[in-house]
Amino acid sequence: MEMAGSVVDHNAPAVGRRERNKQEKLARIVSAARELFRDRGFAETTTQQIAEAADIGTGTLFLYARSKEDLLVLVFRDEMVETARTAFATLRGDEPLLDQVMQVFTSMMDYHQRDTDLARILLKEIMFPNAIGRQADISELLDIIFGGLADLIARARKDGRYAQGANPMYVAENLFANYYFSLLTWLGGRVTLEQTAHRLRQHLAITIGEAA
Amino acid sequence: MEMAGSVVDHNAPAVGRRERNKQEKLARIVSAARELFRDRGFAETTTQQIAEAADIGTGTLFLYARSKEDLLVLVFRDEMVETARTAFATLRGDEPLLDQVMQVFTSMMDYHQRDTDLARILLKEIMFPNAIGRQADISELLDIIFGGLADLIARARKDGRYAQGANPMYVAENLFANYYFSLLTWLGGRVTLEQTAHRLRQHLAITIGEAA
DNA sequence: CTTCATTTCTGACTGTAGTCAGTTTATAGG
DNA sequence: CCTATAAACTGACTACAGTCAGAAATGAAG
Repeated sequence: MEMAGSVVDHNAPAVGRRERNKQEKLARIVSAARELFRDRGFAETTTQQIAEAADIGTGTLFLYARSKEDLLVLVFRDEMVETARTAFATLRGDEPLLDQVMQVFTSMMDYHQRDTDLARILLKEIMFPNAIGRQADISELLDIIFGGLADLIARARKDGRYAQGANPMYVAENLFANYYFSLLTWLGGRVTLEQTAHRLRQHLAITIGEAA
Repeated sequence: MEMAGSVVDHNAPAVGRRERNKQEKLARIVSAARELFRDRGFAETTTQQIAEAADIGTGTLFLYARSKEDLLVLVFRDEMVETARTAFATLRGDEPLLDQVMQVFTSMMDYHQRDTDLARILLKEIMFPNAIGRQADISELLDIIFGGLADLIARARKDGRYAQGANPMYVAENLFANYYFSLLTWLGGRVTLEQTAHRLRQHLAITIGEAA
């Protein structure tokens, strides 16, 4: 017998076999779903296939995600959060506000570029959670984006790189609204990513109040 | 025998029994679906019930709408078009641009206020048509809104009520993006219509570049 | 009227998301 | 160890959107 047990107990005292099993199952589910969604697409993947790949019963899947759509969000939420964080973190501090905001948004669009079909459904579900109550939680992602934008705005104003006097949070929301709208038209087909990015810049310039 | 036939032939020469039957069926479908959706809600209404109420076979329904969601759009599209038209038509010409735009958007939100559950699904489907190709056609509605807004902007600029120099179409899109985002947060729950309208005004003011 | 081709309709059928009554597994108390 | 309670799991089942092979209706041509 080794002493590892007591160390583990100290780090996570309330975690028994039950909790560990749940975490492992969740990991298997997310992993299986990610692979299948990426490989075959959302509509073409059945919840049965996911359950089988994760080696659980059909019903068990819905203890971890309320619906197939929730599952999609569950799978890609963390990647999106990471993308947003990185986008803000890699920003230089002294550029024009418009350039900074565009860098953030294009980073996030580049991420979605990988699989626009999944992005489409993901974006739909993120903003229209079908269960009005609890859902795969998205608030973290929105907090990062709104907070990050508001922060950029506040700092730009301090540095004299932005002259408008409006509430930074309102400006952040306005910018995001334009970003989201651009995503819609992009993922709706018809226009390329480059066209979308160019047009988004025009929109953001209007909000920020400077030349594009 | 009366001469009515020739008159009808002049007004609609290519319309035979076949076309008339189709129009009547479509009317019955839309009418039945509207009543059921309003009465019981979208999720609680089955396509079987709609088909039965419209006195057609199950399969026939999907010759007129590709999906249940398409049917919802088909049913309420005309009302929304009418709401948008009226909103623009009843505007006075000499008010500040911000007030005019707010009047248009609040009119449309008042319409959705009647049934926010339907509005939720409707808004989702309008911007995320699930068939990438053809769908219940929404372009008329968007044309009215974008065209109307761009027109307001151009006229306000002519009258000296709006000083910014940006492309009116881009400004119109920016305003609409903010309106759509407001709808999302409103229909997502948590906030009242009044709160949403107030916040929307702040957002629009930033875009237009004037005090709220 | 009688073909014949074309359009429209139909409902039995299929595939799948999501449920739930019953079962298994984990934990706590003795 | 044993027992009791609760939590987690399961897969047969249900309900429903959407399909499709065949039937019916329409119109055209003779």
